[in-house]
Amino acid sequence: MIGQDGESGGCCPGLVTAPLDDVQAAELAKLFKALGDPVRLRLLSMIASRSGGEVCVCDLTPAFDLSQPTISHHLKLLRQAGLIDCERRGTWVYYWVLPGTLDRLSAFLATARTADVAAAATAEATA
Amino acid sequence: MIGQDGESGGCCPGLVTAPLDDVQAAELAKLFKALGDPVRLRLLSMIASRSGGEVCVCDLTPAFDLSQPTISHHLKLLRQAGLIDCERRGTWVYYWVLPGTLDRLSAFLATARTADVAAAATAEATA
DNA sequence: TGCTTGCATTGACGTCTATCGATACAAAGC
DNA sequence: GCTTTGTATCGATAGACGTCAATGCAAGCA
Repeated sequence: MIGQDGESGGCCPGLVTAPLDDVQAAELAKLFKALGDPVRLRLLSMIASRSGGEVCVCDLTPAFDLSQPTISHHLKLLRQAGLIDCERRGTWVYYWVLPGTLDRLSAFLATARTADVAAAATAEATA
Repeated sequence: MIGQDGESGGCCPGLVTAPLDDVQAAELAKLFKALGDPVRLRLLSMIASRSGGEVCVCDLTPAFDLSQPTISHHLKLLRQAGLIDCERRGTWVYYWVLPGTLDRLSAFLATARTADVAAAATAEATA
């Protein structure tokens, strides 16, 4: 099963569950650092909220008051973090979100674990 | 109702729901930046996973190969981000987690919204 | 009062990072 | 082939950030 607590290579005990070791902390910090820039957050949300799931770079760049190399740089960082991926199709390059990484982070931050939320809802519904 | 989508002052549409505007992106980026350091992540997890919910600084500092001012600096950043808070009691200072901020971030990152997860569980249970 | 301990603040230093202009590369059209 | 357009990479620079030693401050104790 994937995403279970405790295995070393995978991720992660959950913030509230247990103290992180150095390796887990370093790995997670990379991801959060990638999210720790307003330009990258806007890029990510523009990609993630796109119906169809894909966005051409040519649709992203003009939305910012920044140079094209700067946008390309931020996209590269998001991609290296495993948050998005891309593919070239002819002249254009398309980006899309990798939801697995986002959901891992989301589950890590939740102080009431996602499983508990679902369990609570289930209990409430069946009561 | 708090935490609902769409209001400007509050937070946030959800990454997948709609593109962020500049203000929302800047606000969220501050939070993620605070999480984007392995030392701060370890500090936060040490505080969050503590049974009783509180930790004395004197229990945090020796866990790191860093100077006491450095730890104090990181705790200050976490506090300024609204992730933790602290109180002095006599000689010692105690820190605890503010779960609201963490849960906001968790909900923001979830590609399948938390409400949907609960709704799905409810539907499944009542079916 | 003076001493000691726990924690925060200050100031300085090296490193990382966001940004840009210039350039390189890839694909399409001429 | 050459030119044009879209995107990535390179090199440089200003500012942000993590770290430390030194210092300051608050609280307890002799």
